[in-house]
Amino acid sequence: MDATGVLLETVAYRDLKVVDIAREAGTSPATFYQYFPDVEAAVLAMAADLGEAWHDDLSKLITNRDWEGDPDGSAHRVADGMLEFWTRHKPVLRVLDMASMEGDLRFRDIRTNLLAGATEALMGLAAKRETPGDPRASAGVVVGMLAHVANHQHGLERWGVSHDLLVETVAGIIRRTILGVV
Amino acid sequence: MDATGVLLETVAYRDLKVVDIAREAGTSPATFYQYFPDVEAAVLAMAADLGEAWHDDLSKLITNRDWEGDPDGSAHRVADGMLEFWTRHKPVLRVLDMASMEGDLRFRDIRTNLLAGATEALMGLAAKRETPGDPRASAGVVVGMLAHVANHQHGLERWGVSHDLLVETVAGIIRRTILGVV
DNA sequence: CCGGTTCCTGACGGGGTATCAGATACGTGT
DNA sequence: ACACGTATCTGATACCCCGTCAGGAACCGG
Repeated sequence: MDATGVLLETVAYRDLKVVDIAREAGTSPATFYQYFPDVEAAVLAMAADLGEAWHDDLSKLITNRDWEGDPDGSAHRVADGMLEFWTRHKPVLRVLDMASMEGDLRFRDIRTNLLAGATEALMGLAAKRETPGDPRASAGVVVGMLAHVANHQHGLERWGVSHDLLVETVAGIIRRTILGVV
Repeated sequence: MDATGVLLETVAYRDLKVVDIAREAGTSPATFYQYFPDVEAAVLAMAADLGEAWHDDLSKLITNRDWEGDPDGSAHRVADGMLEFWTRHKPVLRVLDMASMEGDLRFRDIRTNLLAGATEALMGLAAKRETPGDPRASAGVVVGMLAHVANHQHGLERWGVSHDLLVETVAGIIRRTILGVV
C-alpha cells in the first residue's frame, strides 16, 4: 500500500500496473496478489484506511470552531483545513473521486463515509442558524465544492487564482451558504 | 470516436481497451492505430471536438439572460443548463475532469478552454455588479462547483438530495457569489 | 483494364495479468 | 541442536492486450 501511494504521486491511475507496485515495494507481482486481487483493491484498502483515520478529525475541523463569535475566521479555517487535508492525501483522494464519479459503489460508500462527518456538521450548523435553503443539499454541495477546488487547485492557480485568494473565496461561499452571513 | 463514446458510458476509463473499441466499431485494433496513437488520444480528440462545439453555447447560456430583471430565474437556468450539458456529455467530460485532476496539460487546456467562455461571462457579471470578492476566483470556483455537482449528481441523489433541490441550491450559490443578491 | 492511392488487417514480438506449485523463512516444542 | 508446522514468498506459465509492419482489398481517375 505504501508503494502504491508513492507511485500514485507521479503515475496516472490508468497507468498504475501491478508490476510497478511490486517493483517499488521490492517484491514480485505474485506477492502482490497474495494481498490484493488487483490494483483497484489496493487503492480501495488505502481509501478505507484514510476514511477510518480521518472521519472524526474532519468532523472536528468544523465543530471545534467558535461560529458565533468569529464566523469569518471559522469559515476561513475550515476552507484552509479541508484544502490542506486534500493536498496531503491527494493521490488516494483523487482516485476516490474518480471512481466515485464513474459510479463504483465501493469507492462511493467510502467517500460518502469519509465526508459524512464534515457534511453532517455543516448540515447541523445550517439548520441551527436557520439559513435559507435545504441544509442537507447546502452542506453536500459545499463539501463537494471543497473537494473539487482541492482537486483542481493547480489548474485554478495556473489560471491566475492564487492559493490564498482561493481559500478566501471558498470561505466566503461557506459563510453565505451555511451561515447566511454576507 | 463514436465507439469510444459508447463504451465510456458503461466501462471505467481505466478498463477501456483498444481491442474493445475496435470490436465495438466493427474493425480491428490495427485500424484504430491508424487514427490514434492510443486510447487517451481518441478521448482527447472527442474532448477537443466537444470544446470546439460548445464553447460559445456555454457562454451564451450565461449572457443570454435578463440578469437585471430576473436574477433568480437566470441563476436557476444557468444551473439547470450546465447540469444538463454535463449529463448529456458525461462520458467525455468525466475523463476530461479526471485527466485534468491528474495534471495532464493537454486535457487541462481543453477543459480550461471549454469552460473559459462561461467563466469569463460570470466574471464579467460579477465585476459589473461590483460583487464583493475577486471576480476571477469567484467565477472559477462557481464553474468548478457546477462541474463537480454534475459529476457527483448520482451520489448526491443517493444521499438524499433530489435533482430539483440540487439545482435550486446551486442557483442560490451562483446568485449570492456572482450577483451578490441574498 | 490499369496504375495509383487510400484504407484495412493478419501476424507477431514485447510486456502485463493472474495463477499455482514449490521454495524459503520462521516460530515452537522436544 | 533438531524436527515440524505454519506463514510467506517467488519462478514458471498460460493468457491477454499493446503497438507495428508488410501485404492485401477497395476505390478511382484515366
